[in-house]
Amino acid sequence: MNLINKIQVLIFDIINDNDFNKLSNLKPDDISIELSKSSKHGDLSTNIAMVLAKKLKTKPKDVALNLQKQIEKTEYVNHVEIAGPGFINIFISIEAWHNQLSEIINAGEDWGKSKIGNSKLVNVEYVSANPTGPLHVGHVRGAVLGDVIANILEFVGFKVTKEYYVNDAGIQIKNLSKSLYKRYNELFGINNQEEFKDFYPGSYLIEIAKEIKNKDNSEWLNLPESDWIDYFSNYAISKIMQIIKNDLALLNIKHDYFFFESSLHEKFKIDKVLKKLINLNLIYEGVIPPPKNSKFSNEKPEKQLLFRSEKFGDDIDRPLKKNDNSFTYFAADMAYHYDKIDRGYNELINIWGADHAGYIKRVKSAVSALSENKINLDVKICNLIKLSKDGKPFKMSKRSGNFVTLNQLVDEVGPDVIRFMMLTQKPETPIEFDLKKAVEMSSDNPVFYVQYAHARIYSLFRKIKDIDIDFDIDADLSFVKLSSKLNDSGEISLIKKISIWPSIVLTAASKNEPHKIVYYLQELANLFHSHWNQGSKNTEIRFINLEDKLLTRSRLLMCYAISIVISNGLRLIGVEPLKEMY
RNA sequence: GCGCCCGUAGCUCAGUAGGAUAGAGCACAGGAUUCCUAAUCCUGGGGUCGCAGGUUCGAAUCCUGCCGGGCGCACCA
Repeated sequence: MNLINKIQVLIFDIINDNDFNKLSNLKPDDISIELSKSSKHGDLSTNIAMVLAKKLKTKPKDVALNLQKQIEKTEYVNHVEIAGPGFINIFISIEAWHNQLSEIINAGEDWGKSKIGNSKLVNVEYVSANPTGPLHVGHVRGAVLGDVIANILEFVGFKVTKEYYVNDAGIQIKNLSKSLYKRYNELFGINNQEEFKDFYPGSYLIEIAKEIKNKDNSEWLNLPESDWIDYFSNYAISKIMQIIKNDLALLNIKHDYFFFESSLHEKFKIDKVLKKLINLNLIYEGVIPPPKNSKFSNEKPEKQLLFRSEKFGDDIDRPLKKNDNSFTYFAADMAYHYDKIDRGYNELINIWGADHAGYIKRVKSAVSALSENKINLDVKICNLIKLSKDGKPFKMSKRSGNFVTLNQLVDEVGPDVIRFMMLTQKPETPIEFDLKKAVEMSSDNPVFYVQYAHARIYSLFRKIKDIDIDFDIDADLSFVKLSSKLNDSGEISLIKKISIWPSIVLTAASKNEPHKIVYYLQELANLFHSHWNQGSKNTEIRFINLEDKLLTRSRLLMCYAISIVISNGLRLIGVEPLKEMY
């Protein structure tokens, strides 16, 4: 067990023994233990006394004093001080920190892993872009965010499915098919197709049309729409999904499962959902007011088939069928989420763009209704990427063909830069994005700062091969004894920092906030670079000291532990931990 | 009109289940390399945490109102 955990459990036990917990109902993980910001405040601090005092309506200092005595009895605690309004500052023995190093090295790739997820099934649905064209920069953020959330959840013990919902039904697919057919005709010099405003002008359709021409020649010319529409849409979808998969592969993203909207219609899943809703008495024929401030506001409302989403916290009940008696998109989406529930997931996570925020309540309502309040749906909204070109904002649109593709972007800067960049902001804040700037800035991207720290450590390992130091990171290092001289303040800061890595992972996982990992890695790299450079003035603290081999091996062991944490962190966010720069 | 998100240093942003002196990067000014990689480090200036109230030992963080920006409000997907 790691040190932070040990202390949480220790305090938790004391609280229970004192019956403090009767009113507060805490779990060990709820006890927040932080690295003290100043050495005056010891190594670790907790505000638990103040939290408890509030609930128990007693004085924080009394609670703190009570805890102090008992925490002090523990072997790895040197002493405990009460400060300010009731902070408990814990001073840890240096041996306890040294022990953490062994703990980290023994855990290796598993350092920070946990079983908190309890093998529960989680479905993370992300990207889910319409199969009408290649991915563009607007999709990148959600793609990276979803991927990393999934990685983190897996790391803390959930069984995760990475899923993509393919909207291969509806009007946009018809337009896609017609656009492709138009391109096909053009290849034969025919341009008598009537203009339609939702034409997809991207050049990728010309490529696909050429393929069809090579394969089938003029077979599809001069036929009524009903003869070719399905063939052309199916052809386009399968080709474009291949393009999308390739785009995602450039960012090292691979989904486990692709769910096709069309399968819902084919298997009459929507009717099944309606039946379920009828059984639950959640459907009725009714009238909802038209939206205000819209072109429909003056229309007379008609009776429609409605789902009682208001009962589950939505603002209004939602229609399931259109006037022509076909299903709404929402009806299909309900069926889709019902399918997820059916597949046995304990938790659902959807990653959406901010433009879909208004849709959250109704889908959450649907999941609550269909799972009978058993399954939680967490919708992560990531804000849009505000695009600019040469400093001027511009709007992208697939239909106008005016967009920067993901492909172009990866080509220019590489996957590591993009993945890191997409995570340096929490998802709710909009990112401003200028391709030109992004390319210029990519060489100062903070990802290199973190990778460099990792590479520097490996440069030490290369260096010592030429020196008479017995240290091989591929060998079993658990027997290496640590020198008690491993006590420089920079060293201790580093050891503390890597010791709290498991808590960082848990926080990131519990809130689905990958950017916490990114910020942590930058802080760790900063401590490391800083300590490294101290060595240029103070030769005593350099990692390699030919006079003292035990000390050198201890320091290398510490560096190895640091490299483990950096590499585990980078792996979670899908960035390569480099052993050498360039 | 209604709903959601955002407003913190010149710029881009962390910090928000209330906690100790509000942080980082970029930019700006200066400094460090006979030495384990200078893609690094060190020092410095820079803040009415949008505004105004409230809750309390304590508020950037919670509540209310307002201001400013974004997104959404269709039987479109």
